[in-house]
Amino acid sequence: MNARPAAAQLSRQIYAQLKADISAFRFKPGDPLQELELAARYGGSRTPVREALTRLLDEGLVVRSGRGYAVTIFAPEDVRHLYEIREALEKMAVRLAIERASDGELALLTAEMEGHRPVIERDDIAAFNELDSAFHISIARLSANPLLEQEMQRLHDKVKIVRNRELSRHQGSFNAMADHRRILGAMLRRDVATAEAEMRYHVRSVVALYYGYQEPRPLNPTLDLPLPDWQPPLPGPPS
Amino acid sequence: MNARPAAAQLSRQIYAQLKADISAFRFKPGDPLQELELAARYGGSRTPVREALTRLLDEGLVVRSGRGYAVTIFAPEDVRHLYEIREALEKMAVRLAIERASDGELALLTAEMEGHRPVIERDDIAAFNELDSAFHISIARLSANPLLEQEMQRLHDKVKIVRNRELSRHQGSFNAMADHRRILGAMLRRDVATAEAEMRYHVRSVVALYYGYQEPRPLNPTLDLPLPDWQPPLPGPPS
DNA sequence: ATCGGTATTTCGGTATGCACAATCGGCCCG
DNA sequence: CGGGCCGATTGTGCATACCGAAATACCGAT
Repeated sequence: MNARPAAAQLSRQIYAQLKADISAFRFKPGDPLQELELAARYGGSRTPVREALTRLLDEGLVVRSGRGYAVTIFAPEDVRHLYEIREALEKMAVRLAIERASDGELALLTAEMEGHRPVIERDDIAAFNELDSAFHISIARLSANPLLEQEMQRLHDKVKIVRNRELSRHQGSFNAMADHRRILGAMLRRDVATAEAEMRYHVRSVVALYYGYQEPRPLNPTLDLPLPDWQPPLPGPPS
Repeated sequence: MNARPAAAQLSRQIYAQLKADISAFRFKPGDPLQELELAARYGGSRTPVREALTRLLDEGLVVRSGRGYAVTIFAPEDVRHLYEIREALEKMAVRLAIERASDGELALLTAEMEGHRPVIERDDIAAFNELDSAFHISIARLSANPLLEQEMQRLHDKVKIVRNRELSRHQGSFNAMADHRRILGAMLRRDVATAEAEMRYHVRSVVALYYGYQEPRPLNPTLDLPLPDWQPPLPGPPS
């Protein structure tokens, strides 16, 4: 039961597991996290659990709550702050991706996005939540900036938590995929300005949805993408 | 020697101290960091030192080196990656600061910047290195986004390390202060586009300096700032 | 029954001990 | 003389014990 390869390190395992459990809402925002309880849950002593908690604390997924720890609750203010950072980083990511990604890489990204379609159609909100973040992280990967990709990853660890609450209506997923298509279309045309604008709109849409106030409006006219023209089916009447 | 107020926590103290020692180059990039040695240095056991190292590792100031730890060495590639993120965040910060800071707050920022002048004139590179980062963090504070301010803080923890090496010539400080004046001028005029452009130029200048290749050129014509017109003294001949 | 004070329990912060992995040096063999 | 094997050393990973503080529960007095 000891550490040999750095990958199989218990503290890293616990860190990854705990983060996954938080992202997947097996721990919900506000849930208390006790060292001993987590140690029992994941099998280990308090030491590696503490290390995991320290990291999660540093990354903002966990906060101090009284004498203990708890899963972070994102207030509307926090969401706005988070998404301002997100807007900055996503715009940079898409710009760099356009400048550096090969046509082949963009084709793979297109395929990835098309893979979201069946998930949306089967109304698997949780799965699409993951895929949505994965899509944005893929763009960051194409920016050929590992640090940016890492920051994007951490950002989306929080984004996934936030999105879960207010995005339980499918419309969110449909809108998101439509946004993704426009972003990708601009990327394929190597149109940095439009891609940045679309990304900005995409990010701000979520905040608008979350806050409830209206968003300026989309942006540019050109929507003739070299993509199979698929439109989201009409959303059913609100049940 | 035990924990009562959360602020006086030994592990936090050690974290802050170690980070300060790294930022101030009392530990240089590449220096090995041993748990026991650090425990002796800061007075404590390995446990709180481990916690501090875990956080620094997560933040990228420390890396694993073989079986141990070492202060991160930033390769030219890393610097480019770091500064791409910096460009994105600094532009967002200056934009939000313009939108949200009061005239009084901008006046305080002006005063802060003017305080840099004597430091530059007395050639205190290390001190200006700190003040330069502090200036940018002040802008982030005016963005009224605590998360962005925190990210800026972490970014500059790394920036300070990077800057130390290639910026040992004063010209860097002079140029930096001139850049700061132009950024601040645009902020006082509430000119978002120019401020972002100046910030972008400022950030890219450092990368250019670091990499050695030329930078596009400054940007806009308007340089009539409502600031005391002070020009950096002619730098002495390269000794 | 309620309030206040105290005892108890709980939980995190720190120190320490043990085990294992990696590294480096020396020694033996080719 | 050089290279590979092996052991001692070093330093981290994990577990556990101890301490003190804070929350809680209990109990007695009013």
